[in-house]
Amino acid sequence: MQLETYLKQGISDAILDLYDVSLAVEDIKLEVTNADFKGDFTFVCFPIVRFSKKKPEETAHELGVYIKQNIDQVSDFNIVKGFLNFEISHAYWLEYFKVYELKYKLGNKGKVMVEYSSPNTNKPLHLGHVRNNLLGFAVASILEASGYDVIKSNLINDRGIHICKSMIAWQKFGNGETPESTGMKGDHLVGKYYVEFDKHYKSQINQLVESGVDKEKAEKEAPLLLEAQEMLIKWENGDPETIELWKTMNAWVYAGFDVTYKALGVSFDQYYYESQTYLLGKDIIEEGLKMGVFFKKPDNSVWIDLKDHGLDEKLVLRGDGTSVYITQDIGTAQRKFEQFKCDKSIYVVGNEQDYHFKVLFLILQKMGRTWASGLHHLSYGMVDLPSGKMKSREGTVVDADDLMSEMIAAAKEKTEELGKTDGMPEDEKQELFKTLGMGALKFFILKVDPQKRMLFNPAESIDLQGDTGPFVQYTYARIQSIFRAAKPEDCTYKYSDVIARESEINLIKCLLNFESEVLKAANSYSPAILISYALDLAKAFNRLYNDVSILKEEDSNLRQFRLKLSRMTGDTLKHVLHLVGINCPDRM
RNA sequence: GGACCCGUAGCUUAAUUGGAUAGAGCACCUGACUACGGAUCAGGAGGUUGGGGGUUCGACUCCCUCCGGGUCCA
Repeated sequence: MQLETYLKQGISDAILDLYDVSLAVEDIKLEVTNADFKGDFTFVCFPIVRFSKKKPEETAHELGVYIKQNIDQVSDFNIVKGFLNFEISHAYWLEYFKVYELKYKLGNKGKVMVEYSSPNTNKPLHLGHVRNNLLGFAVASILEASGYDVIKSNLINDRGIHICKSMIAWQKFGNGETPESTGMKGDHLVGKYYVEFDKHYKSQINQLVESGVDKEKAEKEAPLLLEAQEMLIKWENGDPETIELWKTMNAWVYAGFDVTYKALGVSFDQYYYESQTYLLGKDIIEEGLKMGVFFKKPDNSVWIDLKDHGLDEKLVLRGDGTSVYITQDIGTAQRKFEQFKCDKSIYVVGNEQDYHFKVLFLILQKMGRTWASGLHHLSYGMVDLPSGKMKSREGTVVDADDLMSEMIAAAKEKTEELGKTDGMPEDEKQELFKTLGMGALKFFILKVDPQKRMLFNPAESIDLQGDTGPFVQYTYARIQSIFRAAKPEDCTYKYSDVIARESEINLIKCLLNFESEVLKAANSYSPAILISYALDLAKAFNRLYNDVSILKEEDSNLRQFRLKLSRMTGDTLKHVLHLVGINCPDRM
């Protein structure tokens, strides 16, 4: 905000005038005053007492007097220990608010790719994917609002041993089942055969162990596993029958994923498939060998030595010339850059891959790829359940589709219990339950700092009171209901000077924070910051709503003013929630 | 063996990136004009920020060490 720069300039001038020390405006740190204290901005005086050679309080006082004299917007100041708090005049906030408009895109910052979701095609999406998808989509929207052109991409892991396992199990035990014949979602059907594989595989191991084979050997030599491995080789050799089956089953999965993605409200601009990228990167390894970035071991395998960076030696190509994960990631990164020339590229991937990405980015930097400095791993924590970690083998995985329908059902129950939707058309009701259920789910997951491991308690996530999505949605709906009742002539939003109450000034300040909150969220890739902002804003409005009457206010000038406050709040809430993927109902 | 992440009220979590008296929500108590929508608002109680040490005007935040939870690397 402009005002902060004025203040910093003023402080810089004051220090020069009073103590004959020249400090650049950028070196002046100004903070937002803690809510418990009076004031709007705080300058911490401890660091400059070495210039003033006076006590902190005395220094603060001298600065305060100087600033109050020289900057009109500062109406007063107070000092607590070495903290100098500036109070900004109501007139300033009111003037600013008069001309303020909500901006949906802040500047023009270049191009960024956000890769997220990145599922395997052998099973349906679960709670962990939900966090990934919600994060990725929200971060993409936030970056866009902050001024970037955004390309959302999805790298689908559509090949490899895992899908072969589902394929072989379906072939042997599937009896020709299809999504159509069973009425199952395609991804669930394929997932069923992945589980089926595991079941038979385990029983084969047990049989082998009983017949005297040791466990490790049994795990490697169970016939079913060998068959899956054989199938992978056939796939790599382009065996038509295998490719046909692979295509069919993947198509089932994609149809299923589409439904889930749509329900989650996420989308993509660019898909990458591992079947098309898994051979990339080998030429870059060759290039790196020539550059001396990599070295060969006697078995012909290629490595990079990262001990200088506190890491270890890392394999980048196997002795037989086949790729490892990082090989294709190097190649894919190169391809992405050539294709889009993005200034930044964000990978939304769980924190179990921190090491992998550290190595990947280092390699690309050492390879002289200048664009590597724009790569960023948005690392997020695992999602735990009250019962502990999700484990597919123990059947404790929370399925994404199930989760969503449970949330929607809970929203329905609560809404009907409150009886506010009586008389609403059925299709509108269904839409509302979705909006509320998904709002609760998204809010619950996104309010946690991405980096942190989070606990997903279904019972709590369904809670619709307190710091929740429906709380903010409710605030929005309430505002809409004001406008349904308002007279049109009151909604020109023109008013002359008003004397505002504390609750009104607070709401204005909160509204004016919008841009800096979006930028903060964008810079830290954290939707949680906007969630927290949405809560602050909703609370500020609810406080005002309780404090004054809007439509029943007799002074039409004040009425206009408050209606503008309401309009701005509604628009801002809707937009902020939109940026984290949450919709707002007009009534609920 | 080596490296990384996390630990804040009973539970779920914030803290402007080193600033003030560590904020909220749930749950638990108390209260709100017949209400422009009570899915709201006002208040109460709840903390040695895992333990210990260090760095400085000042530490939840940075450094060391231990404990506990998790992850990665041939």
